[in-house]
Amino acid sequence: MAQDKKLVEQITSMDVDFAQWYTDVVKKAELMDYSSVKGCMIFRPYGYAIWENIQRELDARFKATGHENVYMPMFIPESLLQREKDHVEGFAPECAWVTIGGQNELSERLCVRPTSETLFCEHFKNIIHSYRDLPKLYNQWCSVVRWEKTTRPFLRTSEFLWQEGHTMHETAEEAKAETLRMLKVYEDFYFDALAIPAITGQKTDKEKFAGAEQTYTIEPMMHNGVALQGGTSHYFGDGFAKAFDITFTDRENKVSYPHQTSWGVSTRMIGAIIMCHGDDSGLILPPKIAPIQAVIIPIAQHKEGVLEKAAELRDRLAAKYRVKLDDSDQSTGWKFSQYEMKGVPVRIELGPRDIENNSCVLVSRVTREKKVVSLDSLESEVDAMLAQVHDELVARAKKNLAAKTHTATTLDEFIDVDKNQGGFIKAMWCGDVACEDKIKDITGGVKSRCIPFKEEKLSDVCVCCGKPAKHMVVWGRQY
RNA sequence: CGAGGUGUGGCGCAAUGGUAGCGCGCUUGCUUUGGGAGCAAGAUGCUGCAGGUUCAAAUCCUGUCACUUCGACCA
Repeated sequence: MAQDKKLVEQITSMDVDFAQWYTDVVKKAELMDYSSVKGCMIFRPYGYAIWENIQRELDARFKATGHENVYMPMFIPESLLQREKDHVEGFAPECAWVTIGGQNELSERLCVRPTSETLFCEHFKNIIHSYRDLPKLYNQWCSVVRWEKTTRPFLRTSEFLWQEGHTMHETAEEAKAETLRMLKVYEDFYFDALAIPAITGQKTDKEKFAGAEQTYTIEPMMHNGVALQGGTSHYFGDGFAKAFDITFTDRENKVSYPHQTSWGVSTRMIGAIIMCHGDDSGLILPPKIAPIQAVIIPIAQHKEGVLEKAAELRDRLAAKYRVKLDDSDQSTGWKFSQYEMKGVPVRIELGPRDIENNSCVLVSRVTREKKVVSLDSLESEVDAMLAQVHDELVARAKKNLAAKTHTATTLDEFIDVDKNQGGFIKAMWCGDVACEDKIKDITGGVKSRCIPFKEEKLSDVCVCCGKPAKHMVVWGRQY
């Protein structure tokens, strides 16, 4: 116990204050730093490396589904932003504007992109003329700016890094299929790469994207039961196409409007990783995106042969893993704690005793279990432990999701569950936005997360108004 | 955007009108090294910023900026 206490002295316990725990972890793991620009953060090397790994994994999945990367300008002329009415109403309140270029006031002010639908549309108008030009499957990696009033590292910042996919299709069916396909790509990525199980489904009209006909979402749950909108995929129909006058000649030689989608995930995912997997000792990174998958800690490194052997191990493992040898003169205990805070999945201890026995010690970040293994079978043992860490993270997250998902059939029950248990609440809904407003009002913040793809019939009537229910909705509080 | 709180070395804090200090961290050296090591010697401050009151301001007053808590807002 005394030992445990020592380990965590720099990180606030998540049970004591989850928000403070989050901030502590983000700082101690050296993911980011604050900058002098309000609401903007600095990605430090370790934090940026996580993003690079996420990018590489996701980008491969986008390419595998036929998408190409492009890059659009970061400025949007005001007149362009205003073409689509719902869209501009949704984003105008949080736009940053450039009004001066060099020494002169601009004749038209430029919005720093909060999202790039309008820019893509302007371009699509120029390049889409025939059904032969479709589909257009584009993606862009960039940063966007939204002037948020309350910011938190990774979860909500004024500028954030993301990818935005923008596609154009001949038919509504094809576009709808694309919308769902990309949500599935996100879902698989969350599960396979981030070890995060999540609920997927459709947003209600109240919560959907400004200008979209339908918005689909992936909603992972954080360790404390709070939801995070983890990614969205939108079906636009031909609304933007009409607003931007994008037409093509179809197979029947008629002028048609193409059907459009967009989809995005952001560096907010890093926040999800932290809050889904972390513990009181700090971060725990899923092996597939961990910048360091295994760290080698030499024991008694001043003794002859230790560092040489450790370097040999590093070179050997580097062929297969992202591996680091810490041969700094920090104490051994300090190193142990340091890499636990940084969430390195596997620690490899190598000391004089091990070298004598042709072995080393593997330690799992999740369980802290120590395992003495022969150097002859090191790769297979590391493989096994990395896989084990991934599986344990998935199992833990699944368990948490199940344990913190509740049902309610009456409003009183709903309020009681929210107040005393928190987490996700499954409840029936009549389809009326008035009930969403009322629930948000009465609970002080609970909103519909989504209408899940996997609906259940909990009762015949809306949990709020008692009128016939149309859907089951997953409700919850969010970051 | 509304109400509260906080700004002092890199970080955490002390100093309630009278010469700015402590812990951690940092630097150097030696001893250590299987769970955040020990000893010794060092370095680091226009007290967030701008005004004002006073013989004298980290301290009191005004403004401003930033951070933070709770609300509102947040595809």
